[in-house]
Amino acid sequence: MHKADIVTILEDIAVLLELKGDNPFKIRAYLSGARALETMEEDLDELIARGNLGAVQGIGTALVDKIETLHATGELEYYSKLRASISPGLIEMLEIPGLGGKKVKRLHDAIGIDTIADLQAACQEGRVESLKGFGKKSAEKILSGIINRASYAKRHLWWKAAEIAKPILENLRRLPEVERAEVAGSLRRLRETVGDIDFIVASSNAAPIMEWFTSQASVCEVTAHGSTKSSVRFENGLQADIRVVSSEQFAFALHHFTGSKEHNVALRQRALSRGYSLSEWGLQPKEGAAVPLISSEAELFEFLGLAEILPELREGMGELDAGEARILPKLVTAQDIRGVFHNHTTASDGRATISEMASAAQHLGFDYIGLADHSKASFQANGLDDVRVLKMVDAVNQFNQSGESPVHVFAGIECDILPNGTLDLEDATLDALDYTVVSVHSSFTQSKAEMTARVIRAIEHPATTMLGHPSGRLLLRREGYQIDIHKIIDAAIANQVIIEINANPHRLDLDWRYWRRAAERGLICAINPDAHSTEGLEYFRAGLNIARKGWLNTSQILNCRSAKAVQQWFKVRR
DNA sequence: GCCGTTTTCGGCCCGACTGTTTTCAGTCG
Repeated sequence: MHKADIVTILEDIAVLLELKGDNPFKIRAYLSGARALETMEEDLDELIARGNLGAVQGIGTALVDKIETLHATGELEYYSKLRASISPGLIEMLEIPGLGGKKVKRLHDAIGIDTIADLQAACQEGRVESLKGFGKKSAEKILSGIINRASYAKRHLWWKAAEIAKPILENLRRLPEVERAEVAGSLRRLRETVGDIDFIVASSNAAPIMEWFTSQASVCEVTAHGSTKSSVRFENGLQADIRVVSSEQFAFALHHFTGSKEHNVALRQRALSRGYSLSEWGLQPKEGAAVPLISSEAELFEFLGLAEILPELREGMGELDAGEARILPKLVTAQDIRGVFHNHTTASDGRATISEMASAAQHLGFDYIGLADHSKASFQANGLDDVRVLKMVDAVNQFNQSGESPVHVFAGIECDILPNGTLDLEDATLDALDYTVVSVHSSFTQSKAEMTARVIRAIEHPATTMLGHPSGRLLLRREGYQIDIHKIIDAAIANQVIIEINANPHRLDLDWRYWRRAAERGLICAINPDAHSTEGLEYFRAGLNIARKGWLNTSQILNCRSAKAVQQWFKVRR
């Protein structure tokens, strides 16, 4: 068994022990053992062969035994017994906010709750609120958590859906019957979350395509299987539809199923005003005129007197006007990105070293990378105090001077904004850094006025370079904190502070809906992967999607500037 | 379950917040 799978099992054991009400320090030991295993530099095979696994800090005799057993056999009796002793519904219940291991255990032991459905019924019947340690508010909170969870389950992160869709699209295009194939829908529009995946295929022979689509190995349920349209559901609950049309209809079908609804309505009105009826099947002249020959979306837009409107701009937010005036933005592409900011290393809670992060940045074709580990108030993330920050600056300087990498490393920090709006580090410490990202990680329940004042105070600090994840939302998991984003944007512009697009697929914060107007008013954007590992740097692509949806061009994005220009920007406020 | 040790158990990282209590337990980051 590979290291990553063993790490997952150790983490699983910790969750199961939590539900058993086991010693919290034992639970922590499994988690820290998993983390030690994950982040250790030596090769696991070699370490085990040398009998040296126990020398790793955080892995003692019991864990050595379990890890070696898993490594050799892929199985562990302790784990399978533990799993069998706990109903899977209880693990799911941990996903409800406010419920941890102890409360789930008590609900199970006291009133026999085994599943989320049981729990919902018990809350509604008043059996939860009468339980010692719970109360009316607890029951209400659990109930709304369950309801949210159900509504969230209908949507999926763009990143996840894209991962599933990519190989399917590639395989579709390899089928001999397929002339053209694309994804449509919100996935193609690069929305932050998607409800399902739509594939549009051009072919004159649909049957074999339907057959292939519904019999893929990853399909767990076929919900429809027709002659030109089929639907399937994958294991994670995501649904995918496929529609096969003729090649003459393809551009129209692709446009129609890409949406958005608002965009389609506006485009149909425009077609009507020019004497044509537009539908997913084609463009029909109202009276007598010839049927236009159209084989691509670009031709469709051109026929209607518009510049080509790319899918990510089709949100019914003024794109037709801009297309008519030929003032659509030239959107940023991956090739324009020369580096990224706000990434973590092993100094705080990241998994990779300075050198590993720089090397990964080089592989992505970047000229520079900014490292911004947590500050000390983020205790749970092993945040850096002033002394450790200065050590980090030295380490970065040494790395840059060593000539090890052509990638220049900028020394930054993700400094906590304390509840009163002051920063978590001394001014002198911040001055020693190339740049400072300021972020809220605590006291999420402040009022809107307090939170807004708090963040503005941080923006006004002369050391602040950029604001991290301004809303604090976690997509499909948690709403952002209460904050007046418009006032935050005003303050950022007034103080020449950048706002990031946090590119973690769960965040995508600041939201794309704000960017067009904010950037027109002078706000500069930084696309920040918030990577906690070398793989996490790939998230910059999700941030790029948001920048494109926000109508941003290269001049409005710090990442598109040279290392030298970035260095100059960092000095603007200092 | 790990670690360090005055070598064989006792401590293990912290603070805010919430809702339940009436002095604190559980959750979260």
